[in-house]
Amino acid sequence: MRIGYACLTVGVLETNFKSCMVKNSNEKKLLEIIEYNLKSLNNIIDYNIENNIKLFRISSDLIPLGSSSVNNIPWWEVFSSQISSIGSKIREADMRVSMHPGQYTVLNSPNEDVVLRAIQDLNYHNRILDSLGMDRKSKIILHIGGVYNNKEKAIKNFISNFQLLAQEIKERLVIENDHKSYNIGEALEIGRTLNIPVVFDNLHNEVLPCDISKDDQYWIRQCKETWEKEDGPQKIHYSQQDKGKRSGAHSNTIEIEQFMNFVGKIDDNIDIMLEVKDKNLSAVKCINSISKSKKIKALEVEWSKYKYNILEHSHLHYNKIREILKNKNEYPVIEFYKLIEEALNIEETIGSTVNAVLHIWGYFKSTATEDEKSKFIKLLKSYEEGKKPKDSLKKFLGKLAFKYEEYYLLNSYYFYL
DNA sequence: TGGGGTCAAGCACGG
DNA sequence: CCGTGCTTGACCCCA
Repeated sequence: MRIGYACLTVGVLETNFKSCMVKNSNEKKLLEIIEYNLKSLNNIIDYNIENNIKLFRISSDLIPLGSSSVNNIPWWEVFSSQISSIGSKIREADMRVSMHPGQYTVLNSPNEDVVLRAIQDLNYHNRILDSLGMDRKSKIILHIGGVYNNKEKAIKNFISNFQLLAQEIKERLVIENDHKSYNIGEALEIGRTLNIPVVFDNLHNEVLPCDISKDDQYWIRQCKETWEKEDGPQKIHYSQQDKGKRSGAHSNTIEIEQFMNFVGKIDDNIDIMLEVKDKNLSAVKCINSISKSKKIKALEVEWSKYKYNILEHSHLHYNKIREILKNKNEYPVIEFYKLIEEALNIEETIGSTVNAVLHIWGYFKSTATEDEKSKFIKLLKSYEEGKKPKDSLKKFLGKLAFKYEEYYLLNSYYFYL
């Protein structure tokens, strides 16, 4: 079982992507952004390897305006050495990468131009995976598209337009149920017809069920049959509902107890792509939680990254977690993450925020310049008086962390959660 | 016509 | 000049 996350990281340095608007684009700018983004991807892959993350979705924004004719740079040739070196790392690590065009890539549209652009977009995605040297187990996951007042016809359109794709793209393509138009039963029907795999998305199925008498495990078993040996292990998407938001909205983090309950009921030979706001943080959480061999060291590393966030929310939880990490022979992973989740759900107070801020300030108070000291005191005072938001204080500290190269802080989640 | 989804770019403001 | 906060872009379907 591999567990992974999509596209972006939280709290990992130099892994962001740049983009550019059509009206400002030129060759020089595009080349700069491509080079920058490839470096970021390289750093993400390094991070994944260090953290034993073996499943990852590559962002469609890797190449700016990648499927548009505005960008006619043969980037796969210009940057072939950078790309193939990233590809080698991925293969050596036995990492599985995939891609997922968004809701605007619509293969079954009655509008010919839209279909043409969808094909171009799929070519673009395929080119990335190809130039990385990935085999057909690296999938491109696509939604089925629109309904156009006639679902039967729309499905037929999807099936016939699929035939317009190049063979290697047909071999990579995977379809997924969505939360608006096509439920898992319909996705399965199309998948069986075209003989392509189907990804089951649990939250989409919750929002747009096919048959409420069937549980997730049933649909996962059904989808399993669409995955052939050459496609690699079955993949599913897993996410949890953000309770404060509209139905279908992804939660900030994967609640570990709910996840363990889910994972306990499914086959071990399944790859799970998490769709969640805190990205790699939840991936690491889930990987640590299903690990059978992990040592407490893994939790200590996690603790070093979370601790100032926990302090910011709840001193009580801060102490509790320190307590459960004392016994070096145990591995209280679920309890650990439950306490983290609980603490982060507690609304921070001005007092608890200031407490954490002062801990962070401790890194700088002897080295900061007089200017920085007075600015800090001023900022802290206006925060306490409710005149400035917490973020401006944290941003200021973040800049100091950069300037004074406090990597312990920069690699923690304090500035990102 | 605007919502839906997402992030970073771009812009307009304030000090 | 800086930092902050709001709007726009890129994409298409659907009510």
